[in-house]
Amino acid sequence: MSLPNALLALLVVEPMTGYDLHKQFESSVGHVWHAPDSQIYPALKRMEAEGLLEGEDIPWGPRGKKRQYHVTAAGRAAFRNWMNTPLEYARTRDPAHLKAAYLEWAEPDAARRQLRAHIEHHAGLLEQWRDTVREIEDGTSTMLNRRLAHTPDADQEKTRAYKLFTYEGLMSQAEAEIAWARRGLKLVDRLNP
Amino acid sequence: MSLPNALLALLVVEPMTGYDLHKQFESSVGHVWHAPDSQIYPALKRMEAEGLLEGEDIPWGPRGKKRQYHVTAAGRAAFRNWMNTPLEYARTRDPAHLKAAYLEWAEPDAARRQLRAHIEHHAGLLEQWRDTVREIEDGTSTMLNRRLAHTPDADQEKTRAYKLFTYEGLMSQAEAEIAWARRGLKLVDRLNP
DNA sequence: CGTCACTAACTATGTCGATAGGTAGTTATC
DNA sequence: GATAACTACCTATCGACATAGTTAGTGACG
Repeated sequence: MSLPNALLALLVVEPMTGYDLHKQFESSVGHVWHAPDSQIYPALKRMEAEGLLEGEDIPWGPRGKKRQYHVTAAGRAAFRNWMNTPLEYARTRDPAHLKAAYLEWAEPDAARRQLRAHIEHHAGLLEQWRDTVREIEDGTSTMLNRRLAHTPDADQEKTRAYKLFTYEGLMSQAEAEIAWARRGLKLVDRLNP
Repeated sequence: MSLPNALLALLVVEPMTGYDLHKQFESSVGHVWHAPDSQIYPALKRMEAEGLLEGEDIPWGPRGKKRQYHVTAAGRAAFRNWMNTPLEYARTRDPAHLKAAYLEWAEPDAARRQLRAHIEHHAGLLEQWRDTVREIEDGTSTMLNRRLAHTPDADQEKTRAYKLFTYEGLMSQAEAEIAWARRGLKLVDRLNP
C-alpha cells in the first residue's frame, strides 16, 4: 500500500523515469521507505494500468529511449486521498528487541557487541539525518529545492516545516535507541562482573 | 529468519503445541514479534524437518490428539548461535514518517486526526508495557514465572533484568513517538492559523 | 440434548519484499 | 578504440506475511 504512494509523492513534483525513482529510493524517500528497483518497475506498470500514471517514451542518445512517468489527475486524487486517510498500524516486528528479551542466552561479549552495533547503526542514521536537517535549514538540499521549485509560495513553508518535522522524528527515534542500548551495555556489565 | 528463533525462544522453556505458541504470539512474544497461526504451523513442520524440533502426538480427550513440540540439542544450539550472531539491520520502512514527510498534502484536520491516532496508538502500547513492567517487578507475570521455574537460580536475575530492559526500551520508543506527534500537532496549528 | 466458546490444526491465495541475476545502450576516460 | 562506469529496464525465484477460510474434537452451560 505504501510503495505506490511513495512513488506518487515523488512524481507529483516532476515526471521521472523508473531509474530516477530508484535513485531517489536510495536517498531521500529511501530514508523512510526503502524499495529495490525490482519492485519499482512492476509497480509503475501496475499504476499505469490503473490510470494513476501515464508513461511516455522519450529518446535517450541516438538509439536509446527511456520511459518517463507523470501523475494523472486520478493519481493526484489517489495520493491526496491516501494522505487524508488514517494509517493502519501493523503489529510489531522488531528483531532487536526480540533478541534483547532473551539476551541471557548470549555470551556477555556477544551481547556487548550487538548492543554496540545497535548504537553504531543508529548513530550512523543520526548523523545522516543531522546532515539532512542542516541542508534543509541552509537551503542547500537539492531534493527539497527541486520540490520547492514546483510549489506555490504559500505552501513552501509547510513543505519545509513538515520535512524538518519528519527528520526530527527520525532523530529522536535514533536517540532513544542509542540511549537504550547504552543502558543495555551497563546492564551487561553489572550482570557479568 | 526471526520467526523460527522466536519459536525456539518459547520452546526452550517448555514443550508446547502450535496452538499454545499461537496464543503466546498474541501476548508475550507478540509484543516484539507478531506472527499469525498460518505462519506458525508450517514453520514448526519445517523446523521439525530440519531437526531443530521434535514433535510428539499426545492424546487430548477421548478421541482428540495434539502435537507437542520440544527443542532438540540442535535446536538449542541454533538458538544460542542466533543469539550470539549480530543482527543485520533492514532498511527503514516507516509509513508514519513517510506520510509525515508529505503532510502538506493532507487537510489540516486530517493531519491532526492522524497525529492524534499516532499518539493514541503509542499511548495504548505504553500502557500495556507499563503493566507488563509492573508484573515483572511484582513477580505476578505468569509468562515470566513459568520461564523462571525452568531457569537455574544463578540465571534468574539475568532473565528478569533483560526482560525489564526490553520493555523499558519499548516504552522509550513509544514515548519518543508520542512526544514527536505532539510537536506535530503544534506545528499543524502554527501552519494553519 | 443442543449449542456455544474454545482448543487444535491446517490450507489456499495473493501480495510484499529480498536477492540475484540478465540485457542493452550511453558516456567518460585513458 | 577499449573499457569501465553509469543509465535504463526487466525477470525469476523464494520466503515472509496478511487474510480468510476449513475441519474436527472438547467441555461447560442451560
